[in-house]
Amino acid sequence: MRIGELSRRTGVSVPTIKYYVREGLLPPGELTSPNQASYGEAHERRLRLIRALLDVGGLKVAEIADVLAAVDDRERPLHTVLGAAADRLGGADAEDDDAEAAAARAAVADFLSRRGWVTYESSPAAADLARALAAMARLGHGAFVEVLDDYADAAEQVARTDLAYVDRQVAVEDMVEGAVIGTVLGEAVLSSLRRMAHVDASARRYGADGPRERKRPPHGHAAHRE
Amino acid sequence: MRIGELSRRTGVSVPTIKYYVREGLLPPGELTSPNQASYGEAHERRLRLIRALLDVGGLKVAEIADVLAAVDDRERPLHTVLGAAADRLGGADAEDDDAEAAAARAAVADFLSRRGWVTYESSPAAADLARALAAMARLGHGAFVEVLDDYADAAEQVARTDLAYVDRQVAVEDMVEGAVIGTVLGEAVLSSLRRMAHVDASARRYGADGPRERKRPPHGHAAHRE
DNA sequence: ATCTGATAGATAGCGACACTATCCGCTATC
DNA sequence: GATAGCGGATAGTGTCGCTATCTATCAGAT
Repeated sequence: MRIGELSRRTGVSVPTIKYYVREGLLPPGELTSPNQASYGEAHERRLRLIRALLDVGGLKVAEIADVLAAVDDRERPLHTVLGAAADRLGGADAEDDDAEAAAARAAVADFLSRRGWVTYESSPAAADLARALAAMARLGHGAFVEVLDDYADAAEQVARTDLAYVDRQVAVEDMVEGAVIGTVLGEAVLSSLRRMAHVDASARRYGADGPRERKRPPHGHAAHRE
Repeated sequence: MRIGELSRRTGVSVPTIKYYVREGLLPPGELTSPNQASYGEAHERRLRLIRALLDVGGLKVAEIADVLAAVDDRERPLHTVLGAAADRLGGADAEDDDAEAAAARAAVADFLSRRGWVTYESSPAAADLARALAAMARLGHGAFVEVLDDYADAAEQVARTDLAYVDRQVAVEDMVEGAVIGTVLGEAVLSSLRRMAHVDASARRYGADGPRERKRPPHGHAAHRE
């Protein structure tokens, strides 16, 4: 298959495919002559994975390169690949380091030891949790830590579900990719479900009338006020 | 309080505060003379909320303007404000519309009616769910729909927790803001917890040795390969 | 044999986004 | 009355994910 067909089959433009190759997300096609290369099904599959991680998972191009390098590393234990993927899902890196931040980190450390979770305390996920709790504390919602365990129960349930799902995979190479897909896309699934459950529960509780909120405008990014 | 003190107390630079005012995120200070304005505690609180929605929630500036306009609208029923906030949390808008997308939308519609969730089928959350499921199907993980109900159970549990938490709020104006905070920051909390639970469960199952993954580099966005 | 259209590879540019820098004339305060 | 800070405005910056354009070159139809 040449690049044009790869483009047609995946809906990704030819210049974009070239860009992904340049950025190391996609291996180059096999050169059959100085300016002709052929691409196989692996390329097609990889390209779809890239688009999923990008569009649905919200990962950055450089992060996808990291994750895919981990996926392709045959030496690597499965659970560290999963960690590599999970570590790319959080927010920004820097944040001011005030009293709330320190208290939140302490709360997270306490929570982790209480739960007995096997996790390194300085992992990006733990840092994200601390950042979120610190932000809540700054907004007068320090009491949110009290519901952490309810959240954690739900998180554990989802993690068990995911693991069982990944275990279905027969081949090990499918397991690695499946774990990444489950980690990243599962996040999007859970997030959308939570939002819908939220709206459902809130509508039942506070208002019986249908939604008043306008659907998103046809195309543009929301620039209106409502 | 003048703008300099507001800046010092929140850690947001003066030009950035001015930028937020220009973009309609923050009401302007009350002018005491043609070029002096005074800011109050409400401004400080609002500014912290803006930073939380931006840094932790990952909302865009224009989206935050929408959400805050909804929060400030006294006429608006609480649950529609919550919907407005939830609707800003998803992914992009456009996507190619192939067979997988259609099947995913049908699966979502089926799922919603089965669950009996009060939600409009064309809501951004439902669209996000359909997009995630379509991406999974394209990657050969169409079977993921089979675990949707497990995910939904967890989502419902979280939604119940959130609602109970918001209900603690005594004043109604605090409820509105609390609901937004809970919706947006709760997402970050749940996401980080899921990632940690994931790593924990996977480490217990597949590898007993500690994490091999390097922590994030001190500052830069991940540009390394590992 | 030649013409058309696709291809590899390289470089430069674009649009969205969240700021950031600079300037102006004014003002509070020491 | 000097100096630091202020409100308001405009232009510029850095990052990100592409996109446009260019130069050869090559495959396949005519």
